[in-house]
Amino acid sequence: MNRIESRTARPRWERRKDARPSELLAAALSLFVEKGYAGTRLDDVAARAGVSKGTLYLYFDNKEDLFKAVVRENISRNIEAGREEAAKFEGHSAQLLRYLIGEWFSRIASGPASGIAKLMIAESGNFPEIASFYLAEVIEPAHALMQGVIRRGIGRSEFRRVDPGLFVHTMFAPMVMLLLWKHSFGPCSSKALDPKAYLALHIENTIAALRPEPQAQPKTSASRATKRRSAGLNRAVHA
Amino acid sequence: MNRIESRTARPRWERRKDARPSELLAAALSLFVEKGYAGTRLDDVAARAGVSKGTLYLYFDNKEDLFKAVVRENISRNIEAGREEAAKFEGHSAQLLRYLIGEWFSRIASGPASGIAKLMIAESGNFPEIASFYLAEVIEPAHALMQGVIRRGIGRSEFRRVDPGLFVHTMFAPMVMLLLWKHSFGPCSSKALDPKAYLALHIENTIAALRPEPQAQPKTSASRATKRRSAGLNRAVHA
Amino acid sequence: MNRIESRTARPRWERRKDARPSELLAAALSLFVEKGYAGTRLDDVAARAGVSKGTLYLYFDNKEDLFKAVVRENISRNIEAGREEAAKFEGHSAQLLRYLIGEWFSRIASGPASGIAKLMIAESGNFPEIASFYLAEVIEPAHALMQGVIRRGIGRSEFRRVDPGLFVHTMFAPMVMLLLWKHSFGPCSSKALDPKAYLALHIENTIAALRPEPQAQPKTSASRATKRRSAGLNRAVHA
Amino acid sequence: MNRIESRTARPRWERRKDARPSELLAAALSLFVEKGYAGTRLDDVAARAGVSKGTLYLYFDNKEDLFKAVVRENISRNIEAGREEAAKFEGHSAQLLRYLIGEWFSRIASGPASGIAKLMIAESGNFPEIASFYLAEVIEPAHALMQGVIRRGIGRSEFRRVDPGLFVHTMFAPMVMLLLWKHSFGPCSSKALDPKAYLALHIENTIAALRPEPQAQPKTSASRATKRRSAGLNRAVHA
DNA sequence: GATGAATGAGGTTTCATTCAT
DNA sequence: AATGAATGAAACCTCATTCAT
Repeated sequence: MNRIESRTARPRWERRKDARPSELLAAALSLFVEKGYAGTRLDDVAARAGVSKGTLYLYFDNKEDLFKAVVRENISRNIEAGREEAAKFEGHSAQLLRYLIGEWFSRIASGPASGIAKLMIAESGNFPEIASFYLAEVIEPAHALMQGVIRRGIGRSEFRRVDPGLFVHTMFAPMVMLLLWKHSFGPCSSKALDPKAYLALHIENTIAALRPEPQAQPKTSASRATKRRSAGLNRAVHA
Repeated sequence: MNRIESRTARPRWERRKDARPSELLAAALSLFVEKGYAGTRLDDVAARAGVSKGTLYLYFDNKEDLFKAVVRENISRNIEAGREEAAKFEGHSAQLLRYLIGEWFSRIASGPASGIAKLMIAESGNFPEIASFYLAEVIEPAHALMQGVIRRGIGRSEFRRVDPGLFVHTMFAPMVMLLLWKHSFGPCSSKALDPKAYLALHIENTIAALRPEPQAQPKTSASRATKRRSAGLNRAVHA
Repeated sequence: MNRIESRTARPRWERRKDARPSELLAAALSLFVEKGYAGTRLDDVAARAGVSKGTLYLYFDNKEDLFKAVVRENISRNIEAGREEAAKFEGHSAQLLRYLIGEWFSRIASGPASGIAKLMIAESGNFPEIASFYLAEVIEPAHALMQGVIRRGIGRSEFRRVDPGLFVHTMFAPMVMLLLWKHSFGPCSSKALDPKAYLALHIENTIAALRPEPQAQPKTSASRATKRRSAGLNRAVHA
Repeated sequence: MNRIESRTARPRWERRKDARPSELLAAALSLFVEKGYAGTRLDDVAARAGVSKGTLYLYFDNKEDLFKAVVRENISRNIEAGREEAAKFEGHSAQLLRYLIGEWFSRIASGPASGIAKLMIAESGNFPEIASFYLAEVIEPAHALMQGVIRRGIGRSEFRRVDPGLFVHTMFAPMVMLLLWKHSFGPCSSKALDPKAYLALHIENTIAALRPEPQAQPKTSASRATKRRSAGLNRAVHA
């Protein structure tokens, strides 16, 4: 709806100076991710980009404008691509899921944009509008895409019945945490976390959790437990 | 006794040297979580605690000292309690897992300490020593505890064989993300995320992912997929 | 003149609270001397005196009041005594001079008041009124006393004719410098300065400089040189 | 040339990166001398130099760095010049002494560096390292130079035998006091002290004190008195 | 277009001073 | 009389922003 509109009407977050030097944005991204918005000095951004401080102001009105540009620049434009490929996909939904996570990993998680997640989480309190923008432009489309896959799997009886909204949340969590870990405790930790093994396990877990229930379930069946838990999570175990 | 008295006959300002620090720490925690370290002004911390700016310096040497105290104060000391209860537990490992997550939810995720995770992730780059400290004092013990539970389940043939280190990582991710969401996009999002339903689904998924493999596995077996994936995650689907 | 008046009319710098605890004044003196006025914290004064900070305000209105009290307290009250003894003295003026310097040494230079000179010189710019007060109450009476001795010596032909005002200036300088050295570079210097030997040499020099000219003087006579020098000090040597 | 031009056609603000530091140091010197280190506000330094507060920090890391630079900048580098001229000098040692004091007066005592002495004495307690540095770089070389002159005079039988170390101390005292007086009580005093007359008298006194003893000495001979005095300075007169 | 010296608002921090106890 | 927690003005210092070159 208004996404089409916003593309014709030149939204206010896409201002003049189309030729934003990518060195500036890259330097700003890495510093924002490293130190946070307030902790990043424009001096350092300029230095890391190899220009003078004043040059920044040729391309960005101010620090906040730079910040918004960094977020905009690093917003995944290929969710749409994912949606199209998902629409054309014909195989088993588990395979589609694998494919999409693999694409996410190679296009986002491996590159510099991987830090955006940490940045947005850290600064959401200070920039609610940008957080809302990111939510609307990135998170919700990504969730919608994945929910579609889940629904497809359920519809084709490849997955068991789950709440797609909730399930996608739990499914994205380890992926996002991989990004966060990389930019937070990862560098501090002595035990390296192998991203590919981690993701592979996550995919395996996810598919296991989606596997249609065979026939009869034992008494501690997860699906029944879920209902109980929702009713009183923290007292359930005493029951 | 005189606590009732002091509550009725309250003087213009009340001298409470012993109560001050925790009030200050609570105010500081909420602001640090909200705005980040650099974005938090000591003026605001003091105001939120209802004291003047100078009072902060009666209890903390400087902003960094306050920050460290906030982290230290909110470091969960009850991981040890969890370990002890886990050692005594006699039932099914899935039940133990449910119990521990339930305790985590009621003791940590529901309270103000839930913001510490976001804080640590956001500021790890600015305070590597504190990040290391947190890693050693919180994350690693928590992982060790949960790895013990996984090993217990495997040993008792209640869980299938998984890499406990990796598995615990994927298992904690949705829990941590719940905290992060609460303090980042949650307030922006129109669709509320029900923490209990979310956690219940996560528990269910986790237990499903740990369920021992019945007998024979189909060709798309998860365990075999893992190996393939590690070798070439992002091209796997094209194979 | 007005000095008599100021003693009857209770001058404004001698206010209430006669029982100024000497520990406070002693602590304040030592810290003012050590760190200067602005560099001295009332916390430290109180701590050195072994009382709480608030106690200071029972005896002094504020920091400046404390400072004034310190100066007042340490103003030598025995210049008058010196004047009286000088008036009664009957021997050689050189002997009188020796006696007075000896008294100065034992009464002032050896005790804690020795730091006042440094304090007054350092803070004269910040407290011109106190500097003027000190000038009028200490420096000028001391100079007047010594000028009297010089005049007595000249009158009795025990000393050669010199400008008493100027001469007393040059005569006091090494004495004051002894105090300053003690509280400045002395503690830093590896080569200790023996105050008694120093003063003894100074007395000797002074008396030598005052010795009446015997009969004829060589061409480089000091008295003729003086006149020349006054006319053009810094070019004299090229003549 | 363009200095005239720049004085007539002055732009709103003039870019002079190379001139700034010395202007700032001059402003800082005068204020430090006037008010002491702690009493000097960087705002005032900036204002006196005609720049903004922040500009100071383009050239000096902090207040202490500025202070050190002020001291370093004003450390007389021409003691070496004095030493060389003294080595070449061929006349009477008294004449050499006159010459050196004359040079000191014109090069140091007359200029703004005259305030450094007061500054160092006042702040030695707060900056022991700088005091030691000043002692080693200024005071000791100056004393060594003058001791050389004294020894030369003694060696050539132009001066009587004195302890050069002690004598130089007493000799410098009136010179330093001249600087101190100029920056402390001088401005308060109604009776102006004529520096040239004062110094001329000091030179005269010094040379008189160094004059070789003719033949026989009277009983009150200064050299014998010295010994007595050292033994018991303050009781000497009663003997 | 690019620079970097200069600025000054705004933050952290200190410390003289107050006041209920 | 004595205390010491609390205050807030004022200092130091930072850094986003401007602007003459």
